[in-house]
Amino acid sequence: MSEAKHNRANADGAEPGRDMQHIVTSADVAREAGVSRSTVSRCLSGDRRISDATRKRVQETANRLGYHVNKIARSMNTRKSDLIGLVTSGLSDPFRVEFLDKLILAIQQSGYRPLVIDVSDPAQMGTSMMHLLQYQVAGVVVTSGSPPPEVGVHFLKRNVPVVLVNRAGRLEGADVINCDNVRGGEMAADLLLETGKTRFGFLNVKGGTFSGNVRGETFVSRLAPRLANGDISFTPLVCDSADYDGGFNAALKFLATPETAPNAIFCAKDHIALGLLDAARFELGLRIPEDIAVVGFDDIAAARQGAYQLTTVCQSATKLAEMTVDRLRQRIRGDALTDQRLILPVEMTRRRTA
Amino acid sequence: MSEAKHNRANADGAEPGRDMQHIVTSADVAREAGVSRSTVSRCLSGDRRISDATRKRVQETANRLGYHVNKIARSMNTRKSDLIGLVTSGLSDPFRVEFLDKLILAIQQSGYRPLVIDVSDPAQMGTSMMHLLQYQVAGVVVTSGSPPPEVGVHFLKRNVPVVLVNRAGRLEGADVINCDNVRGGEMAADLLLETGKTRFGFLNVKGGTFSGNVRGETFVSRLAPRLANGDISFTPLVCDSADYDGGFNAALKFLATPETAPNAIFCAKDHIALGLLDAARFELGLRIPEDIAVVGFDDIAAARQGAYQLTTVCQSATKLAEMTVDRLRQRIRGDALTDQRLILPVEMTRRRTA
DNA sequence: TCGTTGAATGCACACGTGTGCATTACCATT
DNA sequence: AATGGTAATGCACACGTGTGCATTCAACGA
Repeated sequence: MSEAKHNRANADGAEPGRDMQHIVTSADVAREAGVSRSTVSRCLSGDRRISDATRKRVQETANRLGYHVNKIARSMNTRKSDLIGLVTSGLSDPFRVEFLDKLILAIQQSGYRPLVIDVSDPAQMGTSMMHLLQYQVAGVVVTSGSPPPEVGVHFLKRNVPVVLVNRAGRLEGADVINCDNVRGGEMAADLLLETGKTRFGFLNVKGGTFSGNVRGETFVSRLAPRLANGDISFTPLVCDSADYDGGFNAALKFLATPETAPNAIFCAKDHIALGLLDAARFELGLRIPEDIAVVGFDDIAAARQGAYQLTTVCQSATKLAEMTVDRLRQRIRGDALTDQRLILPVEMTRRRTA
Repeated sequence: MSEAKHNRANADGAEPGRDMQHIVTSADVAREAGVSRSTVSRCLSGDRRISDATRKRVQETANRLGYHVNKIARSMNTRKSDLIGLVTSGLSDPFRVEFLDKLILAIQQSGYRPLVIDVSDPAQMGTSMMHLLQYQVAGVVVTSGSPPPEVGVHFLKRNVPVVLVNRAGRLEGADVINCDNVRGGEMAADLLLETGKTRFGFLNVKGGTFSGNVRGETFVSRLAPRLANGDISFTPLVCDSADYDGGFNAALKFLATPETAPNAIFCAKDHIALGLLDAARFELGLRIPEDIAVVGFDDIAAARQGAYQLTTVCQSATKLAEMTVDRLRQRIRGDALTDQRLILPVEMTRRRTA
C-alpha cells in the first residue's frame, strides 16, 4: 500500500470521515449505509430495481454525509459529460449577447452546463473546437465564425452534435439555424419603398458576413424592378467594423453631402445603425426620418430605447435559443438522423426611424 | 474479458487503429512509438528526464495519430480541472457583460476555460456553487449575488480559490475585489456641487445593492457640510429595477414637476442613468444638463455614444478582469495565503450630462 | 419437499491519465 | 575489474464512477 501520493490520514480505517481533506465518495456512502457501491450508484440514478427501503436509507446517508457525484469521474466512465461548448468571439455584439443569455438559460434548464470558448482569431477556430472534444462535451453551438470542414468529421465520429447559428453552414453532420434573412431583406426594402425616398443604400461591414450578405442581396433584389425603372438609385455602403463606431464613421463619410447621399438606408445590423443614427443627428444635423430613413436588423434592446426608437427587423433571441437547444437535445437523444436547416421567422418592428 | 459494454471491434488486436469509433489514447501512441504509456505522458508534459530522441519520436507519432489528451481523465487523476467557474446572473447588465468579456479572455490566455453558471434565483446560489465542485473547478469568480457563508468552507477544504468581484464580501477564504466605490461617490458629489445645482438626488434600485449603497452613502457624506448649511437639499430616489426601464420609469415618477424635483442626480449605475436621460429628454422635455445634471457610474460603452454622452465614474473592466485572474492564479499556485481585499481605482469621465 | 421464478444486491471490470518507485543501461572513478 | 552514480524508461497503482453479469434469497406452485 503506497499511500504516499495523496496523504490521507486514517488509512487504517479509524473514522475515515473525520479527515479534513477527505472528500465524500459513493464508497463512503456505501460503507455508512451498509450496502455496496453499486447500490448507491443505482439509488441516485433512480434505478427501479432497488427496494424502497434501501433507496430511502441510502439517500438519507448521502445527504447526511454531504455526498455529491463527481461528474468528472462519471464522464470518465460514460465517455460523455453534460457540458455544451459555446463557440463565440467576445461579448461586444449586442444581439449575440442577448442570444447567449437566453441560450445559457435554456442549456441550464435542460440539465447541461455551458463551456465557453472564445475565438477571436478565425484561424484558431479549428483547434479551439478540437479542444472542446477534450472535455467530452455533449454538444457544441457555434455562434461566431465558420468552422473548417475537417473538424466536422471528428464530431461526427464521436456523435457530438454541432449546431451553427446564423452562420454559413457547410459543415457535414451539423445542423444550421438561421433567422429568415431573405424575408428580412425584403421587408426592409418594402418599408423603405413606402417612405417615398429615392436614394437607397445598404450598409454592411467590409468583406461582409454571411447573414449580412444575404440580407443585402435580397434587399437589392426587392428593389430591382424600381431600379430598372430608374425611379430610385442604390449605393452599397461599407464600414470598417460591424459595430457602433463602424456605423458612426460610415455616416460621417457617406452622408456628408445630404443632397446626393442615400436617404433610405438599410443597415446589416442594429448596432451599426445606432452609430449611423448618432453621427447623422448629432454630427451632421440631419433629421430622422425626414432627411434620412433608417432600418436595422435584430431588434436589440438599445433599439427600443427612447434615444433611438429604431425601426428594425426583429428576430427573437429567445426563440432562436430554444430552437438551438431543442435541436441539440434531439441529436443527443439520437432522434435526429439527418442534417437539418431551420429558419426562424422575422417580423418588422416599426418605430421612428423609417 | 467482457467487451460487451463498449462494442469495440478488433478486440483481438488486429489493427486496432482502424476502428471507426476508436478514439486515440496515449496507449495507442505508446504502442505505435514502441515505448511505455508513462513515457508518452512524460513527453507531452515536458518532463526533462526523457531523452531528446524519444521525445521527438513520441511527439511525431502523437501528431500523426491525431492524439489529444483526454482532460476529463487527467482531471480524474490530478483531482483538478482547468475549468474556472463563473457565477453570474444573466447577461442583461451591460457593465457585467463587459467585465465577463474581458474576464473570459484573460482566463483563456492563462490556459483555463470558463464554465458559466447562471443564478437567477439568489436562493439557489449556494447549491449552484456546490455544483461547480462536481466539475473539480480550479477556481471560481462570483460576479453576481452573495454566496451564503456555509459554501465557503467547502471551497476552502478543497483549496479551490474564490474571488468575489464588486460584491459584499463576507466569505471566509475568499478574496474580494471592488472598484473604489467610496472615491467614486465622492467624485460624483464634487462634480455635481461644481455645477451650482442645489437639489441633489441619488437614484438606486429598490432594496439597494452592495456597490450602490456604498456609492450613495459616500455621495451623501460628501454633501453633508453643504446640507448642514442648508445650501442644498437631498432626496433619495428609488427605482424598481436596476436597468434602463427602471431609470426611465423613475424619471417619469420623480421628475414630473421640474421646479421642485432634484436637478443634480447621481445614478448608482450607467444603465439606470440612460433610462433616466431618455425619459427626462424625450418624455418630459427637459434639457440636459441645463435643467438636470446627471452623473452615472461604470462608463459602459453606451455612455460614450453620441446619443448619451454621459458624464460618469469610470471603472476599467479590463483591469478588473486582470486583477481577478492574477489573484486566482496566485491562489492556485499556492502563493496567496491570506484573504485579500483589493480596490480598483476609478476616474471621473466628464462628458455632456454634468 | 423441491424446483422455479423474480426481485434485490454485490462483484469486478473499464474508462484514460499522472506519477512514485523500481529497474535497466551506460559511463566514470577507484 | 569492481563499484558507484546517473540518466532513461517501465511497472503498477490510484483517481470515482456506471453497469453487465453472477449471486443470493424469499416466495410460490407442483
